[in-house]
Amino acid sequence: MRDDAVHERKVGPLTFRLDLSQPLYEQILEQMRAAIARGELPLGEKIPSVREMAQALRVNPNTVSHAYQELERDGLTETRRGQGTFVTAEPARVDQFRTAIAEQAVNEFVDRMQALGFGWNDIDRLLDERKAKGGA
Amino acid sequence: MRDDAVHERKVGPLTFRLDLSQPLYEQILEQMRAAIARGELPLGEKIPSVREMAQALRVNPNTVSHAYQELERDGLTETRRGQGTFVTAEPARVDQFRTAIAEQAVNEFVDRMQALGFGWNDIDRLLDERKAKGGA
DNA sequence: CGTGTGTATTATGTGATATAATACACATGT
DNA sequence: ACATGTGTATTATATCACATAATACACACG
Repeated sequence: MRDDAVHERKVGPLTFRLDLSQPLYEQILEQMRAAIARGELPLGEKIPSVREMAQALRVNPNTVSHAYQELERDGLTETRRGQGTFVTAEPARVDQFRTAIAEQAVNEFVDRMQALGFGWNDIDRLLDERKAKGGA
Repeated sequence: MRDDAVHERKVGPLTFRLDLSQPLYEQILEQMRAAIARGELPLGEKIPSVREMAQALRVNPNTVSHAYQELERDGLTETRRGQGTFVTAEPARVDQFRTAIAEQAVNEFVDRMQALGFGWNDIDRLLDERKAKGGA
């Protein structure tokens, strides 16, 4: 288990977990994507400003901006100069995005397991074990 | 889909896929781990020498050495000066290692899916879809 | 006009990664 | 003894991604 000084910080309705095992902007990006995918940030919602987010996360504004620009490239948000960044992806689009991410996660997971020599039976078994232990 | 010039090179019985999306030594390390986990390199087997591997993969010997040292830290191999690097982990130990990696993969996968708001039903469904499409 | 937006620019610093060129320590076979 | 093949260590260099800092700019709104 890697701990590496995990920082948990809240900004508005969101909670971010940051550590040093990955680029900061990627962690912010991924957690923003997940928040939108979950529907936690609905259509039209204004997400925290770059400077506000930067201050809350104790991070440089440039770093937050980097993440936000990737969000826009994803087609999830839209930027309006002088106003802020808003979620503009419609629910159907968001769900499509969410599914795409999920399928990629599935593929990476299955490929990884098969590289270790596990078949479907083993995968199902290990998942059941996790199901028995873990939450949700 | 990321292509990024994937190089596939063979060395002895093994085949390596290298690209530039990750550190080279990590890719070598992970694929060596998988080969051992699969039982493709049995107990006592001498793995290719640092220089041989470096030449085959078109990579600096230091890079290969880095990967090999991590393998030894994993307790999978043992180094004998003047002789080479050998697989010294017994089958039971290898299997324990394989399971540990697999469980970590499962945990990361499940956590990621749950972060996207998917429950067990969704996970099972997406896995079934992949099962229908993909190989093995 | 003042304030709050996102963005751009320039500079600096750090760390991981990879390469190159050598040299060393050790085992083995001849 | 020697040559050869092992892993390893050292030193140097180079590159790149990442993050920060300090400013400045363009725009919207009240």
